[in-house]
Amino acid sequence: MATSIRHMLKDELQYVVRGTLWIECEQERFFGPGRVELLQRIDETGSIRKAAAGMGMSYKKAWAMVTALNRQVQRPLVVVKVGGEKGGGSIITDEARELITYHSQLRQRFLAFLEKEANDLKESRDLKPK
Amino acid sequence: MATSIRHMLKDELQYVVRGTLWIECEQERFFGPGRVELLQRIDETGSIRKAAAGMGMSYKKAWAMVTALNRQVQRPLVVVKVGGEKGGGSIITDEARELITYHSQLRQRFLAFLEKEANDLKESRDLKPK
DNA sequence: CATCGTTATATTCTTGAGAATATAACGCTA
DNA sequence: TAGCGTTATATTCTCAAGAATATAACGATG
Repeated sequence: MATSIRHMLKDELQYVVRGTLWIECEQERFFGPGRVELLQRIDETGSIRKAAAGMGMSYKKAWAMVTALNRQVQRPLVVVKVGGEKGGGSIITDEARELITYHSQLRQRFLAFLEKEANDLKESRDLKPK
Repeated sequence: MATSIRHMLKDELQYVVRGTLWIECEQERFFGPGRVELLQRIDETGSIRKAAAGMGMSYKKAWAMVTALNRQVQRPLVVVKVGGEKGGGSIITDEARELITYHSQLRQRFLAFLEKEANDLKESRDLKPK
């Protein structure tokens, strides 16, 4: 039988189980919430610069993310065009879209996990033994 | 049917799903891996100072953690003694021990979740739809 | 060939978190 | 009452991550 800690918490305060989740590639960050948002914004705006600005991120950091992402997979997730019409721009590939979908589903499962834990905590139910 | 992203990953690299998890109280950190270790070390050494030093943490930060912890629950988790024999010292309460146990079990469940996700990723199995 | 807005990269500037330091209070012991 | 090692707290110092800034390359377009 698992431990309940409900009795030591303050009734007037709210406790919640939180967490974050990402995919690592060779000990370094590969894909997490920040990169999802960046890819989505590149998709919407067609520009790394606009995407970065839109989420209050420096261009430098966004660029570093893009190069890291492309380095960590077989085929590029972001295709970049320097110069030309409108000065250039960037688009995301179908594989980037797949990755976003995958992450969204993973996140769903994780949120369900967190929600269950927070609920068990609040309800002071006993959890099944490990 | 869930999305598989295995085909876009590099065969020679290793990908793994990672994450971290904590309990929040009123939008601020309440309990996570760092505080577990601090409590355990206080338990072992009988001293906040020694506990902090042992984990390469400044006394100031450790002290902040202790006061925050005690503020966030009904009854103190760390009982502090100023002056006296050996200058004083600190012990953790039974409730602190319960909290550590609870967190350890929570962590077990989380690790199982991560392991399953990493495995599904690697094996390229299709995951059950949300 | 000048213009444009982007990508690409280097360099300087800020700032805030945490380390380091300093100092006092405390209470038992001898 | 002097000494000890701890708790308790304030202040200064350090440093690195990221912001800000600057500048050049790029390539289509008119």
